[in-house]
Amino acid sequence: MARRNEEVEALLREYADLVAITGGDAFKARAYEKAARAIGGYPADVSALDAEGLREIPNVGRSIAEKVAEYLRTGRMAVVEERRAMIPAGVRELISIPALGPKKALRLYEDLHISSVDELAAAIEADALADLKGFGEKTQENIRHGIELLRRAGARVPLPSALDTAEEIVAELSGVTGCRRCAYAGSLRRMRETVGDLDVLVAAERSARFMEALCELPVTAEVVARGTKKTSVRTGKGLQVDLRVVPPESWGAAMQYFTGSKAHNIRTRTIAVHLGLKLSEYGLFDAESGESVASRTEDEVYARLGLPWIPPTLREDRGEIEAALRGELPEVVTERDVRGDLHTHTDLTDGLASLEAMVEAAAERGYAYYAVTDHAPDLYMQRMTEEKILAQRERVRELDGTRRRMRLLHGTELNIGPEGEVDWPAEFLAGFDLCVASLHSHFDLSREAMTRRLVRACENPYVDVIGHPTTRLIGRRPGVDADWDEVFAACARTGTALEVNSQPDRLDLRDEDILRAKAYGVKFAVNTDAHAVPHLGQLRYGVATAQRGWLTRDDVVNTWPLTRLRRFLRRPGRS
DNA sequence: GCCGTTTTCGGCCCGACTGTTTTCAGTCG
Repeated sequence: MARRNEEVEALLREYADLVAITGGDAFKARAYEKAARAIGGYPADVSALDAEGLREIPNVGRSIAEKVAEYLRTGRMAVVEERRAMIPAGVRELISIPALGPKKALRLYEDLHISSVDELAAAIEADALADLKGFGEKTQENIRHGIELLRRAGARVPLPSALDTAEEIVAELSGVTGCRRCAYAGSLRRMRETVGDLDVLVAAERSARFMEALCELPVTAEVVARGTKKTSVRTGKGLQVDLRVVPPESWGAAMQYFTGSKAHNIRTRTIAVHLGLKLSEYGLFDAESGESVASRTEDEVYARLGLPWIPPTLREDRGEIEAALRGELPEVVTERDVRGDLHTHTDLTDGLASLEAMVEAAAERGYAYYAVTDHAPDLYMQRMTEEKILAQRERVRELDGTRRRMRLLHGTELNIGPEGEVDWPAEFLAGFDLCVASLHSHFDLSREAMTRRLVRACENPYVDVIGHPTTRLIGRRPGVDADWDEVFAACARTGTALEVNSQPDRLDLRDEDILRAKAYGVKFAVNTDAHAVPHLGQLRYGVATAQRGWLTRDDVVNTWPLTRLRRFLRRPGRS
């Protein structure tokens, strides 16, 4: 369920954007952004705090605390509403276009009265920007491309936001009298990286109460269609929700049918036909007699088709049917299998929480080990020094084993330079228990140069894991261009793991790339890259992505016992 | 607007890159 922290975070971010667009003090906008981040990353629920309690949160001072308290009390924040009245909502939408910031957005609005992405696209099409200062040919082309990127992801919703909405709806409908079962299905159950609409299923004898309940939920903004078997609504954020109510005896067949994917369903239905059966959302039936042969559980339906139950994350018709028929379905990694996180930050660099707070929260998750990997100095903005990281190492050693006997690894997140070089010399790197190395700049090298760069990083004996390997941001930035087959081969050859980064806007590597890399014998690390305590919980997205890439425990180094992991993190010159 | 082991004022992650405004503004990480 969504905490109010996320609501407040979104509101403060909106205010920060509006301040930036209306040309307010840039530092003020930054202050609101920092406060938004801090509240989103704050472990406790803000709705339990008053203004004084709110001020305990770093980067929340008197003014912001009062505004947040006002919002929590009244559901409104006056200053936000004032700014909203000055600037149409569509203008803020403009700055979500990569390459377009607040200054250009305001110019477009003031000079050409453009106040939506659609209007901007039309204006570029009509060559209406030609005389606008600061909008040369290249800039226009960049904006055009940015709009394309935005639209490609546009209609789909990020996984966490879809999951929050779905869980809220399932919780509400589960409480309605007569509810026998309630769950979400569709691409959300398959944990695709973005979700187009929500499919919610209810098993009950009568449907009317559920249809009514859905239409009256607080998240429902608009009723699209309302019937006895199916009702569709749209949420305030524009996400369509389809509710299906089925008889309890059809539950398994309905879950199977509505989970999909379409391609997977076509395969299962074809198998049914060959067996003289017919598969629908109501059950598996004998084609001639029409008699039901299976429908109560998914297990039962798959079994009658001669298949084991297939995890939803595998149902994409990427070979899972064939593997299942051969009895070779992988036993995919689960969140419970993960023994530790190998990529996390603290407030020594750009994290929000102290080392102690992160370690405490990790221990509470029941981890056997946990790595602290703050940024290295080549990411200038983090102001890292040898002294600072050595002091941190000392503290890590002190804390090692003191929280639920969780073992601590001291690491760093290195920057892979344009030539594949990293921040520190070998003798200094040798002091770390592990090194993650990631791209943070120079994303537009040629394919050859990018490949060489990544391969060199793999060949560095101190680099154990390549962090967020493609550096894509879902819907905002494509991954870097490289010959990935060559990179995967290098990872396998050098024993360098690839990260499956769990941040929901990264999910990097993504499922298809994982499948390809796995074929080379590459090992993986499913990490959160947490910058705050609540981020540790984002592991579920990384694990789901790993599942979608068919990874087993053996493929994922941070499911291994510490002794095996330490052998993998070989330190040259140390036995 | 926030913050303080130099500071209650005067800083604020700071440098790279890009395109275009021929000396710099805007965007990004």
